[in-house]
This record gives sequence, structure tokens and C-alpha cells, in this order.
Amino acid sequence: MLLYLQPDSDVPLYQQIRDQIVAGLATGQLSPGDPLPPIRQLAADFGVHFHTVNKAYDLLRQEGLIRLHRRTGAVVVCEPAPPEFRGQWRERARVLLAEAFVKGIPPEEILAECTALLNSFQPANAHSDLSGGAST
Amino acid sequence: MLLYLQPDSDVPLYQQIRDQIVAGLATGQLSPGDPLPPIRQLAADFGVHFHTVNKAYDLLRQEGLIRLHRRTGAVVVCEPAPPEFRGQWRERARVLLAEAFVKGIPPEEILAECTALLNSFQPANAHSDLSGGAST
DNA sequence: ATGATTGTTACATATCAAATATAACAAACA
DNA sequence: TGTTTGTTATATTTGATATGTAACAATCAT
Repeated sequence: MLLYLQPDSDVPLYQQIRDQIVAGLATGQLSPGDPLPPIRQLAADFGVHFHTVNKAYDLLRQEGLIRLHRRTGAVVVCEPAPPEFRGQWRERARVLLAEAFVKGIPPEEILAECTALLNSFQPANAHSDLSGGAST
Repeated sequence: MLLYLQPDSDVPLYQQIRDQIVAGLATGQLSPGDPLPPIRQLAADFGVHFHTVNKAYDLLRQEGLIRLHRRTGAVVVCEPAPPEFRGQWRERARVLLAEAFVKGIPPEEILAECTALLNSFQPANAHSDLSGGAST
């Protein structure tokens, strides 16, 4: 799993690290049980301070996506979503979808983008293909 | 169009203002040609500084969603998306969808959420209903 | 027990963003 | 002319970001 950072982005470095690990989880490049590199090693690979990586790992821990142990390191767990997750996620999705909508992108195309992205996720769910228009 | 702010949110105030105006545009509560309140008045309504509202308006102007004039004030315009919009939007959507996916929400439900949100947008597009599963 | 590896915590510091505050300026219209 | 509007400048306070140094604590192999 290859990671790269954009130091001049408006997205904080620890957030970029967290986001790419989440994306790696979705695409199946990372699976529950897999170990993550030690924070100091990952920091050295990126050329950032280990505190920055530590903050990213701490975020992922708070989200229930990884578990941290001394000596053992970080491992992927992917705990189920807490009750408040859906509502908060929906609000963020509302703004993101609204942005595309008001910029004139047709709702069918927006949905097609989402479908394509979801289909690019975990091969474990490859049996449930979300083509939508293929069967009609 | 009713706006409210959460001062203790991790989302900056100017971003909250911007997001709610974008959402208002999507739902049709705001339409091209509509005027927006003067920054000083909106700031007074919110109990924030006019610079905070000014930053939100400036963001919307950079995005091509409003146009600003002295004396006249701000009006909605909704310019079409620039070429780089799609790619940047897709990257943000990728992370957001990945978050829901790795938290165990089935892709069908994620798509259903997106569909419902898109259907809640502008009645001007009400003729193209994206139900997908209602007709079966 | 020893020692190395790992995450964890505590300080400190520099830089930048967010939000407020005050003031002045400039275009536009009645 | 004068008011309303956005615009710009400067300053300040607070918090977030990122780095740096140092030490601590659990864990596992030896």
C-alpha cells in the first residue's frame, strides 16, 4: 500500500494519512488483522515527525478502525459504526452532494460517480455489483 | 431560509455559513438572481463578526456561486463547474464513501442515502426522480 | 532479569488559521 | 450629498498544526 503526502495542501498532514488509510481499507489493500507500520517508521518514510503520524493513528483509533498495542503496534479492526455515525455522515454527504448539484452536474451523473467509487471498493463484496442499469 | 451556527463545532464558522448557503441552493430555497443579506446584517443576526461572513461570501464568490457588488450586495449566480472540479470532487467523495463502507454500511444503503439526498434537492429537477427501486 | 521495540505522555516552540476588533476606503445609487 | 454596500488594512487573541526533545510504560524475545 503506497502512501504519498501533499505538504502544501489545505488538508492537514495527519488528515491525509488518516484518509489514505481509510481509502486503503475500503479498497481491500488493508484488511482487519493487518498490521500497520510503527509510527516512527512511517514518519521516517514520509519525512514528517512521528507526532504527526501518531495523531493520525489516534484518529483512526477513536473511529474504531485500528487498535493500538505497545510492542505489537497497530492492527486493523474495523468496529461497526456507533449509533450517531449515520446522522453525522448524512450531514456531510448532504453538503458534498449539494456542491456537485449546484455546479450543474446532473443527479444521474453524481449517482453514477458514487456507484463507480463504491464498486471500486473491497473485492469481498464483489458479488454484489451495483451497476444499477445493467439488468433493465 | 433559516441559518444556525454551532460555535463549538470543529467546522469553522465561515465554513458553516458557506455550507448552509450551498445546501440552500441545492434545495431551491435560494435560486440564481436571489439577493443575499448584507454581510453586516447577517453577522448581526448570527452574533459573529462581519469579517467571518465576508470570508464565507468570498469563498462562495471564488466558487462561482455568488457575485458581489458594492451597494447592490451579493446575488446568486451558480456558474458551471470548472474543468478541475470533477476530479477534486471525486477524491473527496472517495474518502466520504470509504468511511461509510469501512464502517460496515452496505453499499446499497450508502447509495440509497445518496439517492434520498439528491431527491431532496431542487424541485426544478423533480421530474427526474431517482428512486431506482420503487417501481419493482 | 535484560534489553530492544513499540506506543504514550509531557514539555517546548514556531507557524498558520480562525475569529474578533477598529478603522478607513471605494463604488454605487437615491 | 450622503448613505449603503463591499473592500482593504492592521492588530490582537486564541487555537490548531507540525516539529523537536525527552522521558516513560508495556510487551516480547532472549
